[in-house]
Amino acid sequence: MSEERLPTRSENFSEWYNQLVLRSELADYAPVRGCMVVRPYGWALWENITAALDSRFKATGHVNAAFPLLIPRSFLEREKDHVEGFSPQLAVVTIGGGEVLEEPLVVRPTSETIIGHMYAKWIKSYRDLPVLINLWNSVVRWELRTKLFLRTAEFYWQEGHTAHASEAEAVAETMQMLEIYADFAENEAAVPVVRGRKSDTEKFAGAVDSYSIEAMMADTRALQAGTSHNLGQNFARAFDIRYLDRNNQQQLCWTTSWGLSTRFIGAIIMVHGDDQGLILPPRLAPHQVLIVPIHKDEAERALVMEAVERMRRQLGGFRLRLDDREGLTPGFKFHDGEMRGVPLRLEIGPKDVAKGTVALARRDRPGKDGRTFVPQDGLDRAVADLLVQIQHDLFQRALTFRLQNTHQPEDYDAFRQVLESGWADVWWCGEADCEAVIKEDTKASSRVIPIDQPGGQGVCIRCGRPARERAIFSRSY
RNA sequence: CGGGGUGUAGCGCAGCUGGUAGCGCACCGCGUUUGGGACGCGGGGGUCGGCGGUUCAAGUCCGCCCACCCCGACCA
Repeated sequence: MSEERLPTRSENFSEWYNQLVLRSELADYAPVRGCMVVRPYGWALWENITAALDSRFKATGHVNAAFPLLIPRSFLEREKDHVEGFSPQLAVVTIGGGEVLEEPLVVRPTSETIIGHMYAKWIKSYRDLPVLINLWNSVVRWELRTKLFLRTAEFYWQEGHTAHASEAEAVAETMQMLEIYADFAENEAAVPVVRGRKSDTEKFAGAVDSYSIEAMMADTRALQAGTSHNLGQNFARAFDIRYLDRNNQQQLCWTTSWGLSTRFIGAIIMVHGDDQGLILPPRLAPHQVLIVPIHKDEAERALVMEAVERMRRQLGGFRLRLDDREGLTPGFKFHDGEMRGVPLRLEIGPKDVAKGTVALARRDRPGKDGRTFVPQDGLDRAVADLLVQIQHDLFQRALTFRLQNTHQPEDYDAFRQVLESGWADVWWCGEADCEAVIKEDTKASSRVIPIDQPGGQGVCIRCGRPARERAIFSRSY
């Protein structure tokens, strides 16, 4: 490492983020513009994310499948808004096997169109519905400005695609998946989110309604951390996805799609991390406990390592990492573990062996008050309790931060002031022209119209027109 | 695409008025170390972003090109 310290978050949040991703070995820049290599540590985190999501998808009746990377370009053109939204960011394959292709193929930016094509083929009867398929894959969007995890030209995600017999079922599915994302974010990643609907300008290209979970990063900017779309009959119409109902009548399907990507790793970094490095939530951390043995000579080493082996057996139910690299001081290993965000550090040296204790240090509480000496007997219990406590405290800290930085300005001047460094929760008319002016004035956009509304009505923060809903405005990633 | 910046060892940089490339970290070897980023000694590693020009001689001067980064427009 060329420098020992990261830039602090207050010095330069963006640079703190970039260096942290590289130095914690989550990811690295690939030799292709805008692309990243997810390194083993980053992928281990992603695997824990995918496992947590996948089990929730399966529990609600979804199954996984695989669809092609390449999609005929004409497919994208079938849905008007979809093609408008995605055309500018497409990568297109025009040559295959040395021959110019009859029809160019796009590298999927998302799979609604090819899904629509296949669903039209598979769905004939109301008995075939619902179709509940999820894909784990990567997609390509030729982004103009990229940033590791947050916006890369290729990113990994899951995309769920469902078809239903009724609008009500499709809406219920859309909301169910939004809630699954929110539950995942809050209970697995300890990232508090606001569930809500996107404004017309912010919604998915081709959707009737888009919903998202929105999280506040430590610089108060917002990040869309997962989305669920009610596609209505737009794609069913474009791809002719029909079924015969009980009365032998042709009906158009109602479809949904929903996705959560490696961007979420960016959220975990920017919500929980501190100036020492990452802080990973225990439920998702690749390593939950970092064991650092401390010893001077061979005799001590033998003594300590014997105790370490006992600790490892006792802690068999946790994801452990033993840092027994030679030639590195404990201090170096402590910093290294902090950079990587391991939630709990277990130090064990000759003094501990003599006393039958170990030192446990909480990553989320640097310094003395996060470090305790606990007996080796019953250590598994102590570790389990601490990990639960850390998970809980990370969520609470993030929630408190979001609440402290969310304001309810009463007039437009105050609104603009708030948007310098926080979220604004305001009455809003919902009109696109109004949103455009706000964006021009403040660089902020509507992030989400929360599902949780206070009721009643007010006047739009900018234009004074009647407003039936409150919306969150913020600068965003 | 517009504005700004940077390209010299894996990373961070120095290299002046041109004379044939160096420092710190990282890496390798040996030894001493190890409870908050250890130290000594020895070592390996470079078509100086590319192409062309000026010159006896170019990392250095000139021209063109390319790439990347930051700020906007696009976005999970």
